[in-house]
Amino acid sequence: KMFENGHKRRKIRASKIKKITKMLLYSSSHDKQSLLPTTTTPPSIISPPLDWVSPSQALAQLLNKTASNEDEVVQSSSSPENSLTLQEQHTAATAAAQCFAAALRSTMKVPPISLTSGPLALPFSPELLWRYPNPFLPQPPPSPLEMQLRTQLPGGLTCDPRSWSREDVNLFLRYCEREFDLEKIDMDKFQMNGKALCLLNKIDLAERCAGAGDVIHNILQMLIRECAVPSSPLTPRPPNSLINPSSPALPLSPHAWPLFAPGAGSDGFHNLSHLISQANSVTLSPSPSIDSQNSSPKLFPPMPPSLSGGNESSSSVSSGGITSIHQLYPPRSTQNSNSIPSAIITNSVGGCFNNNNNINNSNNRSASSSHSDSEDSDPLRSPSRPPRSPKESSTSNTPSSSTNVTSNNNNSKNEETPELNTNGRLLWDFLQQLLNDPSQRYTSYIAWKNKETGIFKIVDPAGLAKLWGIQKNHLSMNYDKMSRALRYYYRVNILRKVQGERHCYQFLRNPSELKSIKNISLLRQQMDAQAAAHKLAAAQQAARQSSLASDSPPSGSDTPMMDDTNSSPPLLPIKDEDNNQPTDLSMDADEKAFRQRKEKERLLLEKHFNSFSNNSHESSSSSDNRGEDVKPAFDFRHLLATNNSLSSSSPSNTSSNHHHLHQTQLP
DNA sequence: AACCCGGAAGTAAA
DNA sequence: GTTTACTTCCGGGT
Repeated sequence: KMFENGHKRRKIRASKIKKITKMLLYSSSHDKQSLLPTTTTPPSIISPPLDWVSPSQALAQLLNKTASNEDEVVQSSSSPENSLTLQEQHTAATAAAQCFAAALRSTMKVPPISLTSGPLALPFSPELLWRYPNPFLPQPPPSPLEMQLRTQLPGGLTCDPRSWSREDVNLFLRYCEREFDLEKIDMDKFQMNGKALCLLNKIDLAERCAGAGDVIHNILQMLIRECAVPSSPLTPRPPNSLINPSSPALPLSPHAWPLFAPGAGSDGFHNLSHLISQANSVTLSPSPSIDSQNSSPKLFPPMPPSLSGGNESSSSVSSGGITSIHQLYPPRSTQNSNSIPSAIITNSVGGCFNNNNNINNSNNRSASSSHSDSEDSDPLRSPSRPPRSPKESSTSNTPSSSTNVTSNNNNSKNEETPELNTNGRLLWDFLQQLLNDPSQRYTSYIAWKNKETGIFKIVDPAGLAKLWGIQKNHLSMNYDKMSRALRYYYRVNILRKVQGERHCYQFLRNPSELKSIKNISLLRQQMDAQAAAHKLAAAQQAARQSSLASDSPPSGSDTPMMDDTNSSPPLLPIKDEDNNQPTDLSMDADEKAFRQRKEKERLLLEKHFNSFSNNSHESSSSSDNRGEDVKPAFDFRHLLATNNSLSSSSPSNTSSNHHHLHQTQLP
């Protein structure tokens, strides 16, 4: 394709060279004897049509060219400034050759690329690496949850469950019951000592206590494993130390850890997710989380965001993670040390764990847990919560953690709720979380301009993009790429551009809606189909009119109506209200009609979702929206919980919202 | 120069 | 193997 377009693109760019290199490497590694077409002469790059015999030969020729007849290589470049310098080309080619040679030597599919002899200059702190599975790290630090468990066991209980007496077992079960909001456990069925308890498998436990067996089993496994691990929980090895001693490790309190833990599974580290059992296993917290963002802030009232920074203690572990990111993208606006922009990043899921997490801080914990129950459960999970140490969560992911103490328990229903919980894995969710950070730590990256209407501004495009890149582990992310992703949201009406204002976008759907849309692409397909139909209709209409034109002046057609539905422009709230029209500057009648149509559909869809989800309750946003009131109600309050918790954020509201979500999911 | 737009192709996960 | 939700590139417009 590139070659085909050669006539159009005359500039030899670094990216092209890269592509070619990639292509060559790919073909070589696949060793398919694939021969590049000898017939088609690539117009550029390698000027004299070299006979592409095999990738290796081609490369060899390329090298020869660059070395001997460099002029030809650059030949087609019309704008020197955009083209590679001879030196660069040569370097690139040489590098490619090295890779290639390496690939040939070893049958490796992925040739080791070592272009530079020295250490690679990473654009980010090496500490970041520790967020991702690193084969070089001897062993991941123990999961926070485990540590918590270990340290939080009711007094008298030794860490090895196998050594517990019958009373100890009772004590432990009671503890679990309380701590994880498990269903009532019938102690009569557990008249045994620790050893016996440990011998029970999941099924056995489930038989004895339906709702909690899973959780108990996981906890036990965790404890057992913990016992096997000599290392002191309190001083988990800071990952960074392993990697980059130079980086200043921020002191972190072990407490920080917990918050994330389980979350690990979630997003930020999808890579690790496999370590965690999926759905079923997942959450410690009472309910499976439904949606990420929801507020849960209240849950963690006690822990001020700052905590990470503040508390120090030994465990640098968590800090390690945090710090790194933090260092990279310190929340400027915010004051506190809390590092963590990443919080969002990772956290999410963590929510589930929250309860546990908090364990450390008993204070908090109690609050949280209790409260969790009261609410529909969701709260906990809410990712939003403690932004604290996102990374930590990652860390947590240690396999062990995976144990997942599942907690489905609470609600049996949820069981394995498929993760609706995107936890920041999806861009819109990520943005929402940053925007709704209870402590407003990311306002220097992104902030609401008008929360009610969903309009926000990206204050620091580059910084935000970097955060997003970290979140997705695409370290080369930049605003250009991220904004492309945002643009994809236009067509599904999740976002739209606020015209005329740089870096300003508007959410067209509130979070709960988004959450309830299980599959965006489905939505897109619908919209596309409808759009196509409309377009067709519009075209027909236009044709009709044109035919009529002779008789009567065109005119009125500005807003062509569709056949099936009389579009009533007024339907579109958003449109009316603002001046910010959907991005398009130039819209002809057709397009206008089309847009209106689309909007209308959007509304219908919303309605649909709403009705789908709310059984009855007055539900917040959606119902509001419906009102004639023009503005769509973007109610993100539930996401904010913490902040306002004091004042306005009506808990009830929040809870209802959760409820609502919950129901939605069930079906 | 920095955005913004959207097509096209690629990709890691699910 | 397919789908999803981007990611990466890019030419073109504002």
